[in-house]
Amino acid sequence: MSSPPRKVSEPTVRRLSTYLRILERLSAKGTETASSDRLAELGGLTSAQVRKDLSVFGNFGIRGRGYDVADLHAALTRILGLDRDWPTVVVGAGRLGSALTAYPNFLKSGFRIVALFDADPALAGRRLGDIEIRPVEEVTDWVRENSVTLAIISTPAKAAQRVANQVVAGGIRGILNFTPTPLDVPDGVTLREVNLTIELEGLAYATLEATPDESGSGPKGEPA
Amino acid sequence: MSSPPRKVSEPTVRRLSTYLRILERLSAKGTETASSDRLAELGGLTSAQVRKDLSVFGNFGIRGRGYDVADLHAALTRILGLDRDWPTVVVGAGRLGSALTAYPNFLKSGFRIVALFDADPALAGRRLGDIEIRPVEEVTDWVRENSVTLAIISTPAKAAQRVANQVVAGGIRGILNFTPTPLDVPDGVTLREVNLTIELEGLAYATLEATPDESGSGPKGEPA
DNA sequence: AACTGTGAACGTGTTCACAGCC
DNA sequence: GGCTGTGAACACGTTCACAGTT
Repeated sequence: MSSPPRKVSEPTVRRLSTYLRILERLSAKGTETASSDRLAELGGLTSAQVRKDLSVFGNFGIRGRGYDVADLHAALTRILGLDRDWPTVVVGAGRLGSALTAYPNFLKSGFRIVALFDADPALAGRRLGDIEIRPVEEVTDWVRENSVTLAIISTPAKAAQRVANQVVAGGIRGILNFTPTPLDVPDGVTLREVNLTIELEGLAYATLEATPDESGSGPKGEPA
Repeated sequence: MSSPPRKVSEPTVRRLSTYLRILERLSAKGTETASSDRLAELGGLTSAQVRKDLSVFGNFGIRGRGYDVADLHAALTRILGLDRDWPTVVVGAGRLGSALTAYPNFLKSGFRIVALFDADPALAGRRLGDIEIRPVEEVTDWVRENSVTLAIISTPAKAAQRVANQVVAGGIRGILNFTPTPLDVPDGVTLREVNLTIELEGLAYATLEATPDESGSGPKGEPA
């Protein structure tokens, strides 16, 4: 039916998410049609980039007119798989795990966080909204019995690989790893890393570069 | 003194953070020296990549021997600017902002979260560890008076641009934006985006691609 | 006339492969 | 012998520019 191209670059996929968000804003404003120029402007990109990205998946545009906002939104939703159900568990009920479990934008994108696990027995039974915290030992069975497809790992670093093994054993299909530990997973399980420290360190470096080296703000411990 | 190269690619900078973490692990195990091959293995990269990355900043290696773990760690720390003080504020004391404020890995990397702000007056005065939540109206003055260099924005999307303006007015140098709103900041202010929804959507897409399309798990609402 | 879709040109990052040094 | 540092080759993503469609 549809023709999913062999290999789509990661930057392109990320931008598809961006387009989706732009289309939602346009739709909310009642806009029915948008040119690649307009989409590019709203996304901080070039119009050629927009057209290239979209053309990978088919001919969604109308020459002389642009893209139909509703149609394109539907197409991108389907392409990204957001018309499917992605039951997701979070493992690690610390501050970050709790924040991710309750993160409203995940819900808005159609992701369902269905359970939250933690190694601390004292937390078992507590609730976060309508989700109960469960003991991590149960995660393998729970994933299997509830056909969970995605897992978010937000445990301490040293528990990450063990947890990954546990959810993989339960048949998980994808893992979003918020831990600084690089995980090892078998083929067929998709892995994605979000490293908050790298982001902040990268910001520090970029800020350093952008600063025209006014002396007096050098490294710590520099004598006056 | 040092020779900071004109322009370093973002992927390279990200990997420098990775090398730093690897070197810490090696150091903890008492390893004094590591070849580019070993570093590559631990980082899931190629040895050529490691050598290219490092050679951008100087000749840190010893031919026939490898890299001195302690020396390289010190060099990368300086290059990334982690030997400096980066006083950082968090704006938005919801679950995510609270998690970021208390995130232990930031501290480990030398970042100091010095204040937390929120628009909700009911939160003002509450404490998160030893940090007091302050009214967001005070953020501009606070940033200026305390020479804060970095800001993390974790407010609702519609407040993000206003908050960005406020911290910029206080003289902030870099912003890490956890909001899905693309921010507009003046030249000289470094901006970096972390979009958790894009990460999860990207994982869903990749998982979809990795799945050999067993029928029966199609889109929602598909009839049997 | 307006705007898409796309081959070709370009630029940037990665990998190769080896000369040079320890 | 072991391993780095790096030009050259390569792969990949972006931008250009225009032919083609409405």
